[in-house]
Amino acid sequence: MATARPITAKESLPKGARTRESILRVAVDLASVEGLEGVTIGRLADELKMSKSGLFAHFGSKEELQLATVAAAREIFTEHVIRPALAEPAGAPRLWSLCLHWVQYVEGKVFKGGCFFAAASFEFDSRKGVVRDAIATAMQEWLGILTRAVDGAKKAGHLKANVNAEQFAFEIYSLAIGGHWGFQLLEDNKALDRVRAMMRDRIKALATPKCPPLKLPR
Amino acid sequence: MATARPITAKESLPKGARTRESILRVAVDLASVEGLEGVTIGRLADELKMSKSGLFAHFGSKEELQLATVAAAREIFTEHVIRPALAEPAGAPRLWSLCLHWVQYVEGKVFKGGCFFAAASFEFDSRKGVVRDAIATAMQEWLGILTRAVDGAKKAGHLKANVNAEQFAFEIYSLAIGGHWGFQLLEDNKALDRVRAMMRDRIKALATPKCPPLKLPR
DNA sequence: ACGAAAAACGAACGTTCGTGCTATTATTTC
DNA sequence: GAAATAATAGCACGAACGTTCGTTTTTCGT
Repeated sequence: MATARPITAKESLPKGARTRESILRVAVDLASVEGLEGVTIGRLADELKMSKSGLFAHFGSKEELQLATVAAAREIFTEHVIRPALAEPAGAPRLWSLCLHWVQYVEGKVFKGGCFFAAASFEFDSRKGVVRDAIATAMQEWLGILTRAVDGAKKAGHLKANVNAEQFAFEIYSLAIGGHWGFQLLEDNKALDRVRAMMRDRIKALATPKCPPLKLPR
Repeated sequence: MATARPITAKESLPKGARTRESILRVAVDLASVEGLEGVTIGRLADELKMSKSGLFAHFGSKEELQLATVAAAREIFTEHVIRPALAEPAGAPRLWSLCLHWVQYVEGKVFKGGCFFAAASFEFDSRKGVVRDAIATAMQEWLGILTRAVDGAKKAGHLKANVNAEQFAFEIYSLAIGGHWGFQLLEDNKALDRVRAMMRDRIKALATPKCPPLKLPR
């Protein structure tokens, strides 16, 4: 009388992998609050009610744990920001969707302490080593996705042809980081609303008449 | 045969205060690289070749050391960014000077690991306590200075009357943080040059014909 | 130059850090 | 269900953490 009901992909994973996932889910949240260096093995073990050594065995070293945490954060980021936006058609709608989903991902506290990568970026930005490299690579890729979205909007004729895609992607993400700063540090609850409006203004300023309308939520 | 030559203000300070200053000078540099939480008493003592307990006595607690470090960083920031810019006449020149000095202060590695406050902002942005509050207050004040500079430029007739000063100050600082991110994390050596150009473009886009020219360095 | 006050030191405290081991459970596989 | 394997726990380690305390050295006002 076993395996009567269908089992989900997650449940079918071997025990070890399931534990590993739950560890990393806690780790990314903790890291977004206390920093990646602040994610301590003992602290994690307490939170998950398991032994330090048992938890440790999943990774073998603190550095491996940090790398796994970055990778896990990346997946969550992809799931909440990139994947839903890529469902939109290429052009201004997709670019705008990336903006909206990024802001929503911060606002909705997908990570307990705001964007994992915002924290990790500034924590590791003047260090050396594989962890820093992993963070930098993830951010390069994110900037690349934004850049391609801008480029796609140009190719769709939604943005003027003379727009510098790299530069505009950078500008948009700068506003995003700034909004994060205002929202998290200054506790300005209107910061993210303002950032949405500013992003839209900037896109509209560079848009052609062909550009479809960009709707603000709510 | 003593005190023949004139003594500087720094040298005339009592011994304790002089040591305290040298500790904090190392602390801010260390914090800009390793984070404020990473500034450890033992590490600081090593760096300064003094005993942990001797160093510790200057502050009484780690939290007091952190508060003193924030205050020291604030003074250095003021000295390198705010004070020189306030020498410029109110209006677009002063606003532009704030931008240029901020970028130069990052580029010139006034702190070893980039801007102390950029690091501290994202390190403490989801914590509680007096250290976080000190950082937030410093940043509020900095944003206020930027906002007043924008407002001054409006009053001088250099910026259009319909410019939202708070919002534009926020936009400028967002570009600054973004530039820091590109320069420090992505190791993009052109990032700060681009940010200078983008700041200038944004100011010019909102400028009146009365606005004096904004010169890029070099 | 001397005595008081301030500063720096050395050793030790209880914790927590990351990381090994060995033993003991759970979970798979046949 | 037994054998093989994987996962977890327990314990110990050396190092570093923030902090305290008593002692020694240095500085400074007189």
